[in-house]
Amino acid sequence: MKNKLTVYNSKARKKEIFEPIHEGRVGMYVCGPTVYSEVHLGNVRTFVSFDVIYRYLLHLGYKVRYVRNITDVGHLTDGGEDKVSARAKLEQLEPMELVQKYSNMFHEMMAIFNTKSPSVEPRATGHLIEQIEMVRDILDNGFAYEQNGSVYFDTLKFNDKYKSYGQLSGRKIDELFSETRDDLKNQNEKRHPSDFAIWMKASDEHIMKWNSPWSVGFPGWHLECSVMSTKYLGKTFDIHGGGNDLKFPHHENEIAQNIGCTGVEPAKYWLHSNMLLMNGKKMSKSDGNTISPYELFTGNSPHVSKGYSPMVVKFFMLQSHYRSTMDLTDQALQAAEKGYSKLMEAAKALDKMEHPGNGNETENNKKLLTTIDNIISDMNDDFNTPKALAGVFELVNFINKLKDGHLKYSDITKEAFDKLKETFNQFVFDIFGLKDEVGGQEDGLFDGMAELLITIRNEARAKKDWATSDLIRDKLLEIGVQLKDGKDGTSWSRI
RNA sequence: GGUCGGUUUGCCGAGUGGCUAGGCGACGGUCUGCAAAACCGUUUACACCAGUUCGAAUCUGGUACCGACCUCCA
Repeated sequence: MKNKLTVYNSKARKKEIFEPIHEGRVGMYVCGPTVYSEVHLGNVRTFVSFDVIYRYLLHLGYKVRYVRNITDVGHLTDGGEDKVSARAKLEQLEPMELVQKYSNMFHEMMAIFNTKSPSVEPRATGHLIEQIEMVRDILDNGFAYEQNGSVYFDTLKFNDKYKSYGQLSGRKIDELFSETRDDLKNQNEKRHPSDFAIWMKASDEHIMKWNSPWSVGFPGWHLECSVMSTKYLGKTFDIHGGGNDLKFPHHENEIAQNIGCTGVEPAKYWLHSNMLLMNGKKMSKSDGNTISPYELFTGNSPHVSKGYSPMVVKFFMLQSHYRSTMDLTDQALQAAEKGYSKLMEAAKALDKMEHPGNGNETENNKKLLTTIDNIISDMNDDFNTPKALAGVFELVNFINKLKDGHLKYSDITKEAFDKLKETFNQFVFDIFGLKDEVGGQEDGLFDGMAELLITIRNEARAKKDWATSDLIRDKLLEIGVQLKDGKDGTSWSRI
């Protein structure tokens, strides 16, 4: 009887009943990508996870404002150079040209995975004024200090007052950075090793820099999220999401900045998605253990035996819970491909099915209704897509049985059948955001020719001309069209 | 070293103090000209060692192994 949505709040470390701050409305902020290079598959998993969460909240009837930023300044390399300008130099582009290029590619990838656009997609460089204002507010409140043109957040002072620094990530300030990395830039300017820069003075060769009351410089890399979430969602909002590798230091510092500025906790619920692994290790650009989405689509990678379509990859991701790690293997992708295709076949069949009316309330009818209820409670239980998907496959079983005549329409009521149809389509297409990749490409010409070939083959079969019949079947299969001989004649589908 | 999480059947992955997760694969069957598809049936596991309990894969303690974070990361 889990009719209420519960979410796992990373901050509380437990599941909590979801109650939005303002009834009927949800504010959600998710940390977006740093657009200094091509988006990789791990990022995709995170954004697909939050897309499903976004879609489900919409499905529940909430008016959702979903903010996902684009980071185009402030992320530094180990050498202290901005990632964007470092890459821009390599590609011989202006930094903002590079940002545009990879933002476009990111948006294309999000579209390929059929994710909904966020309501607002702010960029860090578009919010320099607000960032400078927040630095000033934090300074005014006494939780930051200036040192040679840079401004640092005073974690000790903050912790003295609020006792909460490190709470999200379970860290204690005294134990932090006992072994300070001495290669870090300007480490000596800080009063405490756990202090972090909210404004950094730029060196002469640093390209991306702006004027501020303290120096010509650039914002610290945690600041943008604090600023943009506050600007578009208010001082406190409902959900803050991101990959769990951002918990520390990014989200921890974000919380500190927000409280240091406004005095209140920014987010009511913190949701963290887990990592996508490959070969049992975190998929990561920096150590080469990675596969790009395009490599996965084309199969042009030593990690896969063939290419997999975006929806197969998305289906694969939905088979695990967003808070669990997921190991990408070729074998698992092959299994996902079969499962996805089974799902889409059922969707097509269901589309053509109509209940004639006058069904009875049998045991099967009861079982069907229970299955539908369970799918809903599974999604309400912290967006448990794998479990909900398992329930959807039980619906597939009902659909196929009805199609095959193993289950009679008279054994289920029209109401239950309509509910089956509605639930199936809502979950598969609206909530999971899957789509039939090949279905949309058909045109009348292709359709007509396929039907013609089926007619010719059936005539050959009637004459027991198995050679012609099998030739048509096998050649069609070679070009990716599978014929299916069923009770009601032959149908076909692309594979 | 510190913090956190994990170890589930042939593979991927949910879940839970007693009741079939699901997908894929495999095997048998129905259907079929033969296949494929679909359907039916079989395949039933929880790292290890203790403890709590009528009952533990689930709770507790310990051990082993794996992973993430600890100022680049979704």
